[in-house]
Amino acid sequence: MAAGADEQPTDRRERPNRRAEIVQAAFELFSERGFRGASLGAVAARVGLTNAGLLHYFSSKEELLTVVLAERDRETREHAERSASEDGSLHATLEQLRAMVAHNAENAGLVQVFTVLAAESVTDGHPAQEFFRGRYARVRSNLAGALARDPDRPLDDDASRTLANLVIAVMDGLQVQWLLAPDEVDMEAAFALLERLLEGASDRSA
Amino acid sequence: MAAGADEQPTDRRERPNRRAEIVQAAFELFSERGFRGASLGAVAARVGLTNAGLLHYFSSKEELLTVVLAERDRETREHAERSASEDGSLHATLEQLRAMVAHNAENAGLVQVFTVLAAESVTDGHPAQEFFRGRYARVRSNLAGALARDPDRPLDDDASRTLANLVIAVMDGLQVQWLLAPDEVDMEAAFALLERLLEGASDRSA
DNA sequence: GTCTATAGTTCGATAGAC
DNA sequence: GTCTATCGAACTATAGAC
Repeated sequence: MAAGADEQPTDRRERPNRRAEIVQAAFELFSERGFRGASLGAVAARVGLTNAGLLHYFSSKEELLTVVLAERDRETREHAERSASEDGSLHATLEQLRAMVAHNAENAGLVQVFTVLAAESVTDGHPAQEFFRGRYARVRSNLAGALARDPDRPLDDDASRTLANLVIAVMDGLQVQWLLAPDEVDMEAAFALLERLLEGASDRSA
Repeated sequence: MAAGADEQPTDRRERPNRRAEIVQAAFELFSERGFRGASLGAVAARVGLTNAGLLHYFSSKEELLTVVLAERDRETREHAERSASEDGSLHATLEQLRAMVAHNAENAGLVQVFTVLAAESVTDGHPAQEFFRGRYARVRSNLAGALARDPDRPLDDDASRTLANLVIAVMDGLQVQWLLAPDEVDMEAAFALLERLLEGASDRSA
């Protein structure tokens, strides 16, 4: 489930440019306008194609969304899951997450596409609903597992799950505030405050 | 700014039903589908009107959104700002917020309309963008003020603002997770964990 | 591989009858 | 106060020429 997922044989390399360009443009437009707010024609125009020209590469708008999400999710996963799995101290896990927060603070487009689409996905019949359900389930489970394995401060399952939900909520919630008011919200500072609270708590009994 | 805001003279009572019904239906549909995903016709149908019939009461879809947001914001504010302002201890403020979290956990529609529209509002040219910017600015400022005034543990401006951003982020971030997986996310439990972390920290030096 | 043309919807909003 | 009718625009997707 977490192993390599390069399914396509080799024809990816035959015409790599167009598909990649389209996915990049779709990423940008879904970020700027959401899925329902971005039109296929706008994506096509951004890569110098017509509506019909784009549909030569992707059979529907929904398929394009699927590819965009899978692509960006893969990159994010490589950037995060790799390291967070093995070295299981609470401190190390939080430091890795803080690095991700810092990285996000320099990539507004990436933050926005996930923030906008995740919230949009809770609406009726949204095509990304299963994607985000699965994504959160996976992230929650991974983080809870890492927290439970902390050698300095083992947590039972329930506590580690609650803590994982809390940490994820902080990251997501900061993003909305930051996207609306980047000058008033310092995501990394707020996350660092959470870290201090958690490491302070682990020094004590509770 | 917080005082009574009943501007309309008396003609509100002449035809109260229709407008209120429409606002209620619009609230539901914006919650279920977002602003861009919900059509005027769908709102109209829900109250037994046609598209044109609805536009007799609201001159545009955007005006309808404005009214829905103002109405719900007023209710939320009455439920929250009233109490959070005076009794300034950290503990009391957090307890009030936790009560709000518990209240939200029983009102999925209310949570969803704000979660979906807030995220949607970060997209280009969204009509609710200024509303949410203002709303967050106000909530941040109120909460930071309350935290700074805590008699047991005064915070400087910077620390109280960062803490306010963190607390708000927790509430918002939990909502997205909860809307997608209500059985796996206990918003009140996660918020209570944050409370324990904060009150633990206030016992120590930091 | 990309286009034009267009089918088939859906939408927001207006005009005007009743 | 609510309707029918309709306009004009935008949208997804298909068919078929080049």
